[in-house]
Amino acid sequence: MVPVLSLKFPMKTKVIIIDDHSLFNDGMSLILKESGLFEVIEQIYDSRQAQTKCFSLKPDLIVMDYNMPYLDGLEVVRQLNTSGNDTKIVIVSMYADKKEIELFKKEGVGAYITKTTPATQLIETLKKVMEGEKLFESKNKAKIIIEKDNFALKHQLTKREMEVLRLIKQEETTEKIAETLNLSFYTVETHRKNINHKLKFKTKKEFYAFLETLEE
Amino acid sequence: MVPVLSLKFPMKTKVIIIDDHSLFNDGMSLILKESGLFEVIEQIYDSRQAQTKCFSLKPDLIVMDYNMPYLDGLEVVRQLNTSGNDTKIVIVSMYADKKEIELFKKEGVGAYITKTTPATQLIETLKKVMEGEKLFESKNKAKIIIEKDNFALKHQLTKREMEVLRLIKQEETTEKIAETLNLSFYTVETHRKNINHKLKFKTKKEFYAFLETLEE
DNA sequence: AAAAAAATACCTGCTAACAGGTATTTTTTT
DNA sequence: AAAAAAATACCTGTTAGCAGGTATTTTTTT
Repeated sequence: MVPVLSLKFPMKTKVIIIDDHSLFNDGMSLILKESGLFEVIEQIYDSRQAQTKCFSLKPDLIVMDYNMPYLDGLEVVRQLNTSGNDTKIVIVSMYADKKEIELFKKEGVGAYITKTTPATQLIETLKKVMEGEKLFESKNKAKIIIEKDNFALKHQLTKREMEVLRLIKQEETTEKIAETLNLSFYTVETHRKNINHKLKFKTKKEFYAFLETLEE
Repeated sequence: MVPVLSLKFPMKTKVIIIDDHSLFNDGMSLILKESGLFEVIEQIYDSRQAQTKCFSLKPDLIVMDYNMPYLDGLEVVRQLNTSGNDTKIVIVSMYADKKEIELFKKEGVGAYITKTTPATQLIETLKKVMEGEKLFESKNKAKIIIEKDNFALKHQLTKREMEVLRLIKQEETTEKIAETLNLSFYTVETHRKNINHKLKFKTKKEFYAFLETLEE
């Protein structure tokens, strides 16, 4: 007796992967295929193609990077505007930035996970999202704090200096940082000055590249 | 007649992958396995374990990320000090920073590629490295130039504007750019202004992230 | 030859960042 | 309790970037 098709070949979830890092994109594709649950119907390396391709291919699930040139993950999500259909979106990011996560939540995406997630856990997350669950990383705070402290130690930055640095990363001006921390403008300037003296970056590029490596 | 073992099961290259991003690490592992040429004997997610594990497992090849917490790729390379044995090292980085590449060259690593490399090309690179070749991203300028031109078209940037943009990336001030291009300070400012109007970045972070995607 | 696009140049005024100070208070360590 | 480290605050002056203009010349396209 031959089993019915639907049992032997259960419907696989149709996935589109969007990531400019080809290696990651290709690796992700293999991870999903290997699970046996997903069928990667398209790999997009340039987020500007997302809208057209997603419209024509109608995937069940989109697994997308956050940091991409031209159009970042958030912009793509807004462009896709999946509110009409039931395409699920999962964001895979390098960072667990609270504010960013909030923005994605508001856009109604299914999950936000970091690239430090193991493959097995990713599959679990995707399964849950396909079942309608919403998952947002917030628990692995401990790890991030350890990394941060380690960094602070390395560069002899104080707690307050690290706080200021994080706010600088979040595009805050000295004035706004002062407001946020309830400090005088001058105090924040002093902290900035001391940070600069300790880190001694030669160029702004270097500084901004460094900021990228900071969590939160 | 049974073929000799070495033909049916040619010796696979023993690889250790070092990357704190589990998803990338796991994906890379699948890419290497799928090629049939490599055997992933260990996946390291915390670079601080690299020294001990590489010493005991003696891999033929190490595929390693550059940006990692605690110990970055360069520090690990220096720690491993593979000059004594013939373990090859390939660095996979997010950025193609010339200065960084130079540092790795000096340390004698086999290749430095970016995460935008497709999986097929990665395998080719690894094969070549195992044959003793050294590969450092710089020749695939053609591709990058095409991307750039494409980019210029999409954003309607003129040739001159692209030239100015490249110099901005190189940390030049408006004044120096003017000198370099033999233009008036005001002219360069006008170009900058027009670039800004065309690209309309919301934040400096965005702008610097974008600059990273541009090649010299 | 005319029109459009690109490149050139100048001017004003504002703002944020930053360098180089000084100085007091609070917290932590010895 | 004393010393050291961290956090607080203020002041001056410079500079680069940028927004908002105007305007001429050169090159390219139609």
